Amino acid sequence: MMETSEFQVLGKEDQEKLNQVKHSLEFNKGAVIFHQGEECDGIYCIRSGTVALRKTDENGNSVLVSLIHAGQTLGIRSYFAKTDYQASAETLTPVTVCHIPHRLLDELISRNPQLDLQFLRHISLDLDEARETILTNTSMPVRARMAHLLISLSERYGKSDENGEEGGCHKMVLELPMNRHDMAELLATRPETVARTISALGRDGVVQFSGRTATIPDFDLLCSEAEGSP
Amino acid sequence: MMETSEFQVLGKEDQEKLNQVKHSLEFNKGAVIFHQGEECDGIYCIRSGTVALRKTDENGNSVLVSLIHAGQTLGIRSYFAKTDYQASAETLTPVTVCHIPHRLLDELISRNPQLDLQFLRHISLDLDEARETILTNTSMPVRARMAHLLISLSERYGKSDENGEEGGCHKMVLELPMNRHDMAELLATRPETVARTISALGRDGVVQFSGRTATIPDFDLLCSEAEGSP
DNA sequence: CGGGGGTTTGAGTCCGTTCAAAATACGTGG
DNA sequence: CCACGTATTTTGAACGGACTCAAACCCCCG
Repeated sequence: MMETSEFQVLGKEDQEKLNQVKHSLEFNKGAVIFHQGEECDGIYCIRSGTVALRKTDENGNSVLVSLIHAGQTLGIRSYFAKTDYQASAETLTPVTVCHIPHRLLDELISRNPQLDLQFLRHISLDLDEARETILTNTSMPVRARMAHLLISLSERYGKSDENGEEGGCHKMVLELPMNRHDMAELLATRPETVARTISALGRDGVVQFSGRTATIPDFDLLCSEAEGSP
Repeated sequence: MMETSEFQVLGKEDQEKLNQVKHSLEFNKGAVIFHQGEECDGIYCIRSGTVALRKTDENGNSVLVSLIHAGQTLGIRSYFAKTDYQASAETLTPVTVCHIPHRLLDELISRNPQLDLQFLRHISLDLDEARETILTNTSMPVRARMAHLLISLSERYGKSDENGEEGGCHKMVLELPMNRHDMAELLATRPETVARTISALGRDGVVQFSGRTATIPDFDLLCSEAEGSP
């Protein structure tokens, strides 16, 4: 569950320094770690919980551009681009982060060239994810995008239920970490459409929803939904 | 027009080495510099011309995720993520690039820590652009997205026509570097919709199209179109 | 002049949106 | 523990922007 942290490449000394200077912060569900438009004050490593990156335009439209999970790092784009935060970070669950101030990070980087490569890899993967989103949002219908989302959430929030294994089909239960509105913003659609899609998936026996609990009787069936357009 | 190259931070020695080892390549319009799915063989610096990054899914749907212009660098995402190319690079105009092989780049980076920071900044800006695209594609109608595109293209391809300045409104002419199909892929829509939008903009006196030549009688008017949704 | 690709236009359809209302879940205080 | 007010979710009906399919058009080139 925990990804490898970028900071494993630090020297002993800096590791210790980091442990001394950094400070942990706790956030309740629904809190804002930083706001779009604010000046970047460093980066945040997520120890536990899930954070949503929300981007809003001047007309008030917004999308969730990405979900950030425990073990990942927040704010590195703004730090390296030397721009203000271009999105807000909102906690979807209770979250523990550790904040590494701008100044300290400058120091660490200057002493540990390896660190750059870690961040480069990280951002490169983020960039790929973002471009993938551009493609899927425009080339797949909402239903298939929803299937995609459920599959990716199941990797983190899913508990595979061993009871129903006889038929050879993987049963799975997962607790969604967000409400319908946020799902809509993640799927680039409206809450009403999310609700309709959910009930359609239920009717077709692909996923049974009850509040934020989703039951997937046959995981392979869900995967075939994720293909989408013929 | 020419952006600052990442390689300005190299030491004298490496600058020279780079000039010896790198080799220039010429491509005609419509050529493919690399294909999605191929192994990353280094990066490409664009000396002149414009390149389109096209991402395609298993069903054959595709989008132009980004335009890359002279002075920018191609393939750095794949290089640092250590993955295959996740998109194809297609020239929209005749293009001159210089190819820096994987091996050489490894060397340069190990000797020039400053180089990492250059790339980090570059990718960070790309990531921001991609997320911006996610937002605009879903929150703005095609007409406003088209206005956005024309505005950004006018910065590179536009010639401001000084004749009509009396009225205080900037007139502008620009030669589009792509056909309607590619515009459609850039705007995440279909060629037919592009054609319809073009004729609508013409009817409303915002932009006059004639083939690939677009005439903008009043640049401010075009900008107000880019706001879009009420 | 006769293809042939790219572009434009037309008509009909569909997916997703909008607006509106009903149903359900939720927290709070009595 | 229940009643109430509020927020979230679901459902319904109607609309609309963009898509699909298809035909006409245009322009360049052989």
